Amino acid sequence: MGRSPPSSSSNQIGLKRGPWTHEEDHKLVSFITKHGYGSWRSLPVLAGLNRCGKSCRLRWANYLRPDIKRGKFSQQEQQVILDLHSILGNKWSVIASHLPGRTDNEIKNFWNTHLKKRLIKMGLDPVTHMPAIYDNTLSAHHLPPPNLENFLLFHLPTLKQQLEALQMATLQEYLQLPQLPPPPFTPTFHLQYDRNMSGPYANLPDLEVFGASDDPTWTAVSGDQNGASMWVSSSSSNAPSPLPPVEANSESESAPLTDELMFNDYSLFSDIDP
DNA sequence: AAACGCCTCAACCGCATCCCT
DNA sequence: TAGGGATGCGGTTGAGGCGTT
Repeated sequence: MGRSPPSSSSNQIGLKRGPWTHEEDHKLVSFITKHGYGSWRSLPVLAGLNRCGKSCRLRWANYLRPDIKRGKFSQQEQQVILDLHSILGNKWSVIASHLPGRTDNEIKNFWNTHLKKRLIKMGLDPVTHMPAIYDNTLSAHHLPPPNLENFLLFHLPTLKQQLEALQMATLQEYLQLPQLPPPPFTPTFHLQYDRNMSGPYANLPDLEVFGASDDPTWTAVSGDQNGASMWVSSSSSNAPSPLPPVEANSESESAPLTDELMFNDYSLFSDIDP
């Protein structure tokens, strides 16, 4: 796999490009294991590799690093990517920092080949994560949504606006309270359905933000005038608990109308996956 | 079995940012 | 503060895999 070495005169003369061989991999791993990596520029010469430092860094970072987790992305990892992408956009390195063992390149590829297509199939704009088939004015010609999926498509813009307002409020609160550590990453919001609602559309504007948790890595940090609070991770590491204390949906079960509904819980749409 | 087309993902490019002098 | 080199990041490419006809 990979690409062939293009015949470019802009490349450093004589340096090999294209797919790495086992021998090259072995040289790179051996060298870094013994000496670490200080200067990528000088590393290839010291390691006996006929590659540029940039190529060595990429090979190490995206493939050879021992802590790289390979294999399929779990449902939880996919949810984290979707959540963070809805807030951060294409900040792959930031997203990768919240998925231990995953590289930015891997996440970017997974997004482009799977998640982006899934959003489009769901009728969501992969850039804004907003419904692409409804306008935001909810004008009169729109019929009531016939099911939960369509409800979510219908109401996501409003929900997202409310959550973004809460997000800003929280960040401002952090700025005003220097005794609190800064949030290790942009807060992710979870919503909870009213368990007593009688039908899929009853009390929908009253979706409430989560209340209490036993998980110490997540903290309710703020409330709005309606008493709603939200979770942010209180972990100071770069690998925070990826989800607030909500039972993640298992990969096997599709979860229509669960009591606990995560914002942008795209797993609800697993039935329309390719 | 062969041909074709689509999909995946490792690796590249170019620009942005960081860091040192 | 400016300049230049090193490193990081996001977008793009294209060989090889795989499914379909």
